Amino acid sequence: MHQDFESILKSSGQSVTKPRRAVFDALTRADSPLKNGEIAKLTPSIDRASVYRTLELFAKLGITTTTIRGWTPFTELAEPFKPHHHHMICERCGVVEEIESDTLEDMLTILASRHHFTLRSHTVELSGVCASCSKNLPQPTSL
Amino acid sequence: MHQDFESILKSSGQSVTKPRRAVFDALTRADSPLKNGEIAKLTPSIDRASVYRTLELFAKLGITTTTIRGWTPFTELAEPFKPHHHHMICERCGVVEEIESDTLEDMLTILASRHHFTLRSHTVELSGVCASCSKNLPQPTSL
DNA sequence: TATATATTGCGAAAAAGTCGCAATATTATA
DNA sequence: TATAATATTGCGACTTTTTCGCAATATATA
Ligand SMILES: [Mn+2]
Ligand SMILES: [Mn+2]
Ligand SMILES: [Zn+2]
Ligand SMILES: [Zn+2]
Repeated sequence: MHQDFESILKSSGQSVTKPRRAVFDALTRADSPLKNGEIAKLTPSIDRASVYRTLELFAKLGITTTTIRGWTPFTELAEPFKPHHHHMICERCGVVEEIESDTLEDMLTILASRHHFTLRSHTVELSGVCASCSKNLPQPTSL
Repeated sequence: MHQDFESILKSSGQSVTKPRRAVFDALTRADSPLKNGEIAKLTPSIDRASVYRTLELFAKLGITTTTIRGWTPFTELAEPFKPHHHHMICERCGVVEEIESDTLEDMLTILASRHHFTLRSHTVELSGVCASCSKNLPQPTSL
C-alpha cells in the first residue's frame, strides 16, 4: 500500500516527503471521510498550509476523492487505496451505507462515451430514508 | 414557479420572507451553480447570515442541491425548479456537459431499494476528458 | 388591527483557506 | 557518500468563509 502510494508520487515527478506521508497515513487510519481541519489535527507536526497543498496534490493525482456534507468538504482515499464504493445516506438518522454495483459502473462508462468522454472518475451519492427510519418515523422529521 | 416555491415554504410551516425570495430569485436567474458568496453579492440588501440560514433551509427542504469544486461549495436549484440533470466535467479544460438518462435514474432507484432505502435524491458527477481535449492534448497535463 | 412568534440584521468572532518567501529536505549526480 | 540543483516546507500575515447570540422587526393568524 505505502509502496503504491510512493510510486504514484515518484512516477509523476513528485517528491516523497514527511507531510505527504503523514497525510496519507492519517487518511489510511481513518474509517470515514475527514474534514481538512481534522486531517490537520491528526498531523500536528505538519503546517496547515502544507496539509492543504498535499491534499490538492492528492486530488490531482487521484489519490483521494472529496465530497461535501453541509458546506464542508470531506476527503477520503480513492482506489486502489480503498475499495471502490458509493454512499447511501439516510436523511433522518444520518446512517451511511456503502453501495456497490458493477452494472452501475458500466453504465456510467457508457454514458460518458456517448458524450465522447473518456471517464476517469466519478461520484455517486444517494440520499433517502433507511429501513428502520421509515418504520419508526412514518412522518418526516419536522423542521 | 414562484408559486411552487412559496407553497413549499408554507406547507412546511415556514414563512415567506424577503431574504428567501431574494435568494430564490438569484438562483433562478443564474445559469450555473453559484458560490455562497456569489449568492450573497447578488442579494446586497440581505445580510450574509440570513443568506446562509436561507441556503441551509433550502437544502433541508430540497429546494437546492450543493456540489463541490476544489474546496468550494456551489449551489443550484433542484427539481422541480430546474430540470433534473447531472454534470460531466472535463478535467483538462473544465467544460461542463449535462447528462441525462432515464435508465440511470431507474437503476439508482433499484439500487436503493435493494438496500431497503426509499430514494429521495441523489448526485452523480462524472469527471473525464472531453472529445476536443483528447484530440488536442494526447498527453496528460503535466503537474 | 392586535398578538404571538418566527425570522432578520447586526456585530463580533471563529474557522477555513491562501500566499510570498526564506529555510530546509529531497533528489539526482558525481 | 558528498555536493549541487531544485522541489517542498514552515512560517506569518492575511483574506475569505462561516457561525452565533441577541435585540429589533416582519410575518402569520385570528
Ligand atoms: Mn463508482
Ligand atoms: Mn439523476
Ligand atoms: Zn435512517
Ligand atoms: Zn476538455
